[in-house]
Amino acid sequence: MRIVLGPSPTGPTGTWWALPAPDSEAGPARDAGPSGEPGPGTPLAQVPYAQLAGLVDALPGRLGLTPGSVRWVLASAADELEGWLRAGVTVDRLHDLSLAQRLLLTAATAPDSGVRHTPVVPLPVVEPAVEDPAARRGPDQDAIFDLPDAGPSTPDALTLLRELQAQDAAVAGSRHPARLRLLVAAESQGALVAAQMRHAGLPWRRDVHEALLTERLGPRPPEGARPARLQEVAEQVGRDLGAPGLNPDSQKDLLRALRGAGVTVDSTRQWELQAWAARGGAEAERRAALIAGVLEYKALQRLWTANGWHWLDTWVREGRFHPTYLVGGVVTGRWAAHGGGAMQVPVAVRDAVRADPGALLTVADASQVEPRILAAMAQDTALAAAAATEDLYRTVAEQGRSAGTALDDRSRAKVALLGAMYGSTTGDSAALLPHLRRLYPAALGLLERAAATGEAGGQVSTWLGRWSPPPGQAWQDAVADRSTAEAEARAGAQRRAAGRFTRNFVVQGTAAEWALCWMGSIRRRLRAAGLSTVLVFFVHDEVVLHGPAAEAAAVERIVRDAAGEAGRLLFGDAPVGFPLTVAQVESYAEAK
DNA sequence: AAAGAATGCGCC
DNA sequence: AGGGCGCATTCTTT
Repeated sequence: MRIVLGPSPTGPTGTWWALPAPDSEAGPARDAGPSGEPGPGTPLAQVPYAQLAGLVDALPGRLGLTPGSVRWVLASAADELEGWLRAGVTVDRLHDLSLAQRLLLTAATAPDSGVRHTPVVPLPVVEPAVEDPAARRGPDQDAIFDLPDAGPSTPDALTLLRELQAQDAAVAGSRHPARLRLLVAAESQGALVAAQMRHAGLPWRRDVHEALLTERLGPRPPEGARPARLQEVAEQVGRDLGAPGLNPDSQKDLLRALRGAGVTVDSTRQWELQAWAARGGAEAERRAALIAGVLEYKALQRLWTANGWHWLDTWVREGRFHPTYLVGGVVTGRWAAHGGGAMQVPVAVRDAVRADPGALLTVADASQVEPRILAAMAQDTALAAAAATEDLYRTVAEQGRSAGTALDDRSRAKVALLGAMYGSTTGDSAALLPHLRRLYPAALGLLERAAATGEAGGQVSTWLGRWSPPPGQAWQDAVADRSTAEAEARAGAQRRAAGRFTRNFVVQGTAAEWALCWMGSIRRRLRAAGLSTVLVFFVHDEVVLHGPAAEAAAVERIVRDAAGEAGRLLFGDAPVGFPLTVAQVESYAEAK
C-alpha cells in the first residue's frame, strides 16, 4: 500500500495528512476514475508537521501493515528525510514525486518514449543549499545540517495524490512500463540511500589527515601563506627555470617560464609535460629533472587547496564527512555531490578514512560494469560470454586471439572497448574498432545506433527508460549553419560530439541504474538482516559500508548477493555476471 | 568589485 | 579530435 504525505488541504496550517493510494505495482494504474479524479481522499491520519516522523513510525502498525509493505509518497524526499533520520525513523520504500516527475518530463520530450505527462503541480528537484558548515559553528551543533522546513511550500496531500496518479498513468503508457516503474522505484530508493549516507557520514580521522598534511607540506601555515614545503618547491622551480620569483600558480607565467627554459609545450598540463619529457630520447633524464619540480609543485598545491586544513575545517565534523548527494544529478542518471568534492576523494587522503574502533569498512568495487552492461543490453552472445567471466577484458583478448585479430592482449582489449563506448576516433582504440565490430556485432551495433541518433539530433534511452535531453537551440543553430567552410566544420564537430554523448549515455546511464538497484538491494538486505552496518559512501560503481567487525562476513555476502540481484532486476536471466572486489579494512587506503 | 570564462586537476 | 562530473585558482569581461 502507498501512503501520500502532504500538508492538509483543509486543516490548520502545518497539519499534514496521510492519504491512502492504491499500489501500482501489479499493473497499470487503475485507481483513477474516468475523469482522472481521485476519490475524496479520506485521510488515514492527520498530525502536525513536527510529528510526521512519529506518524511514519507508528502508522503501519495501526493499520495492521508491516512497515516494509508501505511505500511512502513524498513531494521531495531530500527535503524530508534528514528530519526523519534525526528522529530515528527510517523507512523501507519510497516514491519521490519530484524525482519521478523529472524522469517523466524528460522522457516526454522524446517522441519514442510513449510518455506523456502534464504535471498536476510542478515539483522541481531542488538542490539542497550548499551551506558551509563552518559558517554555522556554534553551540547548536545539531543544527549544522538543518534543512529548511519543507512544510509550508509543499503542495497539499490531495494535489500530491493527483500527481501520483498522473505519474502512474504516464508510466503505464510508456514503451516499457515495468522497466520505467522499476526506475522510478530505484531512483526513489536512491533518495533514501543518499539521505541516510549523508546522515551517517564517512568516518574521517582528523588526526590522521593532519599528520599526512604535515608530512608532505610542513606545518599548517598562517592564513594567506604557502606551507613551507610548497614554498620551497616554488622557489626551486623558479631557479630551475631561470625565473626567480615565479608564481607557479599562474599558468600564464609558468608557461612563459617553461618555454624560456626550452620546454616546448603549449600548456602546463602535467600529461603534456610528461609527454615532452618522454620525447627526449637520450635527453629524457635531463628533461624529466627539469619538470620534476613543476610536477611536484602541482601535486602538493592540489593537496593543499583541495584537501588541506581548510577542507578539514569546513567538511569534517565530529569525525564524519557529510557530503550532500544529488540523486540523478548528472544527466545520465549518475549521482553528483555537493560539498567537499565528495565524488573525488583523492587517493592521497584516503588513509584518513578509518573505521571506528571495533568496526570495519567494507569497500566493494564493481568491476568492468559498463562493458558488462553493454553485453546485456545488446544481448550480444559473444560479449556476454566474456561478461560471464571474472575478468571480462582478459576473456575478450582470448576471444580476439582465437579469432586471429590484433585484439590479442588484455590492455588492447580494454582500450578498444572503452574507446568504443566513449566514441574514440583516434589512436589505438580507433584502430582496433573493426576487430571489435567483427567479434561483437550486436554490441557495436547498439553503440553505433546510439551515436547515429545523437548525430541526427535525436534522443536515446537507458535500459530502464531514462531519456537523454533534447539538443538545445544553440546546438540546432550550430548544426544548421552551413554558411562558411568553418561553420560547416563546426556543425560536423557538434554532431559528432552529440553522437559521442548519446553513445556513452546508454551505457553510463544503464550502469547507473544497475548501481541504484545494487545499493537499494544492499540497504534492504542490511535492514532485513537486522544489521547495524550502514552504507556511508558511494562513487558510481563503488560503495563503502561501515559497521561492527563481527558483521563483516554477513555484510560481504549481502553486498555480493545484492550485485547479483541488481543484474537480475535489470536483465532477468541474461548470462552476465557482476563480480565485485570486496575489501574489509580499517583504512580506506588499504582497499585496492 | 563582481561575475563569468578558462585552465587544470581530481574522481569514476 | 574519448563520456560524465566538482572545485580552486587565475584571467577576462562587465
